[in-house]
Amino acid sequence: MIQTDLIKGSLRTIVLKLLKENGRMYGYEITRRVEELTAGKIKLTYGALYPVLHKLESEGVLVTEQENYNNRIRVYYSLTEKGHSMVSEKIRELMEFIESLQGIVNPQTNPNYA
Amino acid sequence: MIQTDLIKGSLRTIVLKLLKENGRMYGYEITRRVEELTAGKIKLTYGALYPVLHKLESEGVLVTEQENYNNRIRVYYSLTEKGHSMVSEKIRELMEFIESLQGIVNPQTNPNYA
DNA sequence: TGAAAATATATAAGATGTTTATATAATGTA
DNA sequence: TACATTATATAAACATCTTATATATTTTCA
Repeated sequence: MIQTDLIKGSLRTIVLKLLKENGRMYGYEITRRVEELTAGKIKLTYGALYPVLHKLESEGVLVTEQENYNNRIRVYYSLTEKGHSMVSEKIRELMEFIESLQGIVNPQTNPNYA
Repeated sequence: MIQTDLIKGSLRTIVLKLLKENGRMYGYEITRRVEELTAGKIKLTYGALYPVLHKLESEGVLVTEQENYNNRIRVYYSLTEKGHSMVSEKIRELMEFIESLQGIVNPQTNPNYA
C-alpha cells in the first residue's frame, strides 16, 4: 500500500462509481472492493470513508437502509435519483483527470506534448 | 477546465516531475506547462502552487535562484540532490496510483477484477 | 477452548492542502 | 489608452485526510 494522500479528491467519485455498479453497498464492503480492484494498493481508511458517505447522504446523493445481518447492523448506501444523474459526469471528469495525469507523467504518449 | 479538487495530492509529484525534465523552471512557467501538457484541462492556481514550492524548498528538495528578466524578478526552482533521488520514486507511486484509478473506473481492463 | 483475525460502524482532534480573494507591477497588444 | 499577459506572493476560509480511539460480533486457527 503506497498512495494514501493521492486519493484526496477522487474518493467521492470512487464511491459513486462503485455504488452505481453494485446497486447498494455497505462501508466495509466498499473498502474491500477497492482493495480488490487495485490489488491491495489502495486501502481506504474509515476516517475518510464514513465522513464522505455521510456528507453524500446529507447532500441527497445517497440514501441509507439499515439491515441486520448476523446480529450486526449493516448500513447499506445507494444512489438517489440525484446521485444517478451526477455519477456519469463525475466519472467522466475522473477519466479526464487520469488522462491529464498521464499526459504529464508519460508525455511521450501525449499528443499535446510540444 | 474541470478538475481542480482532483489534483489534491498529486501536485507535489507533478512539480517534481516537471523540474526533473526541464532542469529549472519558474512558477508561472510550471502552470503554463501543465496547461500545455493537459490541453488546458488542468490549470494550477498560484495559491496552491507557491505554498507547495516553498514547502519543497524548506524541505531541501528544491533550491531557488532569482534572476532579472525584463525588469522583473523570476524565481527559478530546481531539484537538489535530495530532490533528484526522490523524484523517481514519487513518479512511480503516481503511475501506480493512476493504474489503480483505472482499475476502479475502467474495471473491464483490469486483471484484478473479480 | 481460547486467542487472534476478520467483520462492521463511527467520531474527534490534529494535520494538511486547496480555493478564493487580494496585492503589486511590468510588458505586450489592439 | 486600456486590456491582456506575464510574474510572484500571502492570508483567511474551507475542505479533506490521517491517526487514534471506541465498541462489538463472528470466524478461524492452534
